[in-house]
Amino acid sequence: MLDLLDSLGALGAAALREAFGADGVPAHVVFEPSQRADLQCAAAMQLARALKRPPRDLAAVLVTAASTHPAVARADIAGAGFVNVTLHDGWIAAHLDDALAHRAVGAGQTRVLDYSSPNVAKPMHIGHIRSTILGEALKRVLRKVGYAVVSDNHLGDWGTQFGKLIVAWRRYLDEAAFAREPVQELLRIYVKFSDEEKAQRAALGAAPAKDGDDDDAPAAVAPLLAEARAELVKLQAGDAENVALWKRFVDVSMREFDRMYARLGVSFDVTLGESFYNDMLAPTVDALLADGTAEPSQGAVVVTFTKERDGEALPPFLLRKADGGFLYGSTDVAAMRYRMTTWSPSRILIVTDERQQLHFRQLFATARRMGVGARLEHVWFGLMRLPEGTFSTRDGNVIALEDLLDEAERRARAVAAELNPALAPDELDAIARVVGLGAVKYNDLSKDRQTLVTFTWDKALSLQGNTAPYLQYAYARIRSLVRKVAETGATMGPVGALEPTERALVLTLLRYPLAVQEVAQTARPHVLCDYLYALATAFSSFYGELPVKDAAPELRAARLTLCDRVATVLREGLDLLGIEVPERM
RNA sequence: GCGCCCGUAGCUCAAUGGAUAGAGCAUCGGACUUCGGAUCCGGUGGUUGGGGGUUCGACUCCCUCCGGGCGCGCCA
Repeated sequence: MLDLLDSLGALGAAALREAFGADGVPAHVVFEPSQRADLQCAAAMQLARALKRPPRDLAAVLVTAASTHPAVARADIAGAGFVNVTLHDGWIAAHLDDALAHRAVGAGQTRVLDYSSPNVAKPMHIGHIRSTILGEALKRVLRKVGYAVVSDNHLGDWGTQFGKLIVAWRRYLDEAAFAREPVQELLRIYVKFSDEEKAQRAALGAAPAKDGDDDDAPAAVAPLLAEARAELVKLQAGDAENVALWKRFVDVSMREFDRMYARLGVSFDVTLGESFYNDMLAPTVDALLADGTAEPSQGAVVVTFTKERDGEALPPFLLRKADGGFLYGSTDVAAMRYRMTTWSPSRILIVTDERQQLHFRQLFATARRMGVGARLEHVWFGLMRLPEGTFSTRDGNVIALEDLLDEAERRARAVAAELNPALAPDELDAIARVVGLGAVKYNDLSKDRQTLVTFTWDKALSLQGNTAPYLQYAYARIRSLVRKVAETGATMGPVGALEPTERALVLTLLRYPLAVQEVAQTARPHVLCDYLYALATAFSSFYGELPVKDAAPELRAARLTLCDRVATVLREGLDLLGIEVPERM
């Protein structure tokens, strides 16, 4: 299908050039699948002005050109100048295997993909699932089209919160609780610290939070906060006791993360957290100061941006605090340098929520000033919130990722047990896991990533309609059918004449590589979800209308082939999204 | 104050310059005594937040207003 679209595009463009001269005619015109015809081309209207001819004159040339292609049964002009192409059934049937022929557009290129990136000492909650699931799907899709992908979990394992955590550990730790649920206990003492510090600040008469006025009165710092800053300085200077504590925090957190990643089926090539770049911060900022990219400002170091030099005017980018401390801006600049020198990627993609858009515009503008040639892309997604508002770990109104997955499996198990009472308990468990997890992932992936999501249990765990279970069900039915037909000894055979629902199904199959390629180009996995749903729908219509097992031998063989291809695409497509399929459900 | 994002059927979402704006849920009606009914076929439901502009053509691009989310040098 990809090749066909290319040849028709080239044919059409060549014909236009020959008829009307080369000026204003691109190398390819666009033919694409359409609801009104097998393929459609709107180039006649687009080029009419440049060529100073009525659109229908151009369309007539395109019709003639397209008609010369052996795949084309008919081409017509419609409407203002659309060209509608009908393909030969024979061509469609003969190209069934194109459905799995992906184009290696990424061959020879490397991409760095930064996703998940949870913070140490905090449990993973439902807000983390988008970056994790989205990034994992992108990794798989990019690899499918030939890119070498370095997936990197840029852990939040360094920074000011560790000063606070160390103080909290010494003051508030409940060792028994830590032994039971380490990360929960770290969260508890961190929240406790924040509350105590807030109380101290209030007692000092300082305005709670919300700065903005220029009172640089360090006298108002709460004693607890001062203590935390001191511990942070010790940690960053390599104090043995603090470093040991920090390592412990990271260890217990990683154990939790790894457990969640295993459950989600997510993996990383490298896990280079913020701490990994610690030694590179000072040299990086010094280098930027030396070459004039960064400049001193009020005792701190910043990068400033002007419209003339950087293409857009942005607020200053803070790299080093007046007290000499570094921030995540400096970490990200160091990570940028490291990634460029280590992997030489053609593109770096960073998957985080929308709130960091400004930060990454600043970072990327800084990187361009540093001479980074790779294309830099912030793959941002909309915030997840609860009906009552944005959730925050500190306020405790979060839903743990683990609870979400448990509930998903519980609901999937209940449905499976009810609809298929013959299932053995262990198979029921396996189905609950695959279907429940699939529903959760698909729910996130099937919406445009930039959509703001308001979390509700029923929406997140829906098993009806455009959901993973619908696709999994289509797959399981095919597998069941194949098992049943195998008992009769019938085998697959060539596809010949096509009934309308079969024809629609094959055309849908052939669009699969297009969908995969679009996801790779735009980093929007919901395009693949939409495609797979369309495929499952086309299959269900076909399956409801035409017999397979009891069809005449040649028809049965052909339809078995069709079913087999649908199953393969469903399995592979879902796998690209990080979703498994059950053999029965 | 400056900036980014969003507003599509009752609800949740597609359509990123192409034809008559499509799905799911909900709702109403139908499907050979079922190759798995977690399914299929059909109906109802739209001034795409309002207004203006660009274009042969606008949900899509531009301006403006309204409503919502988020961000804006010493957190990440």
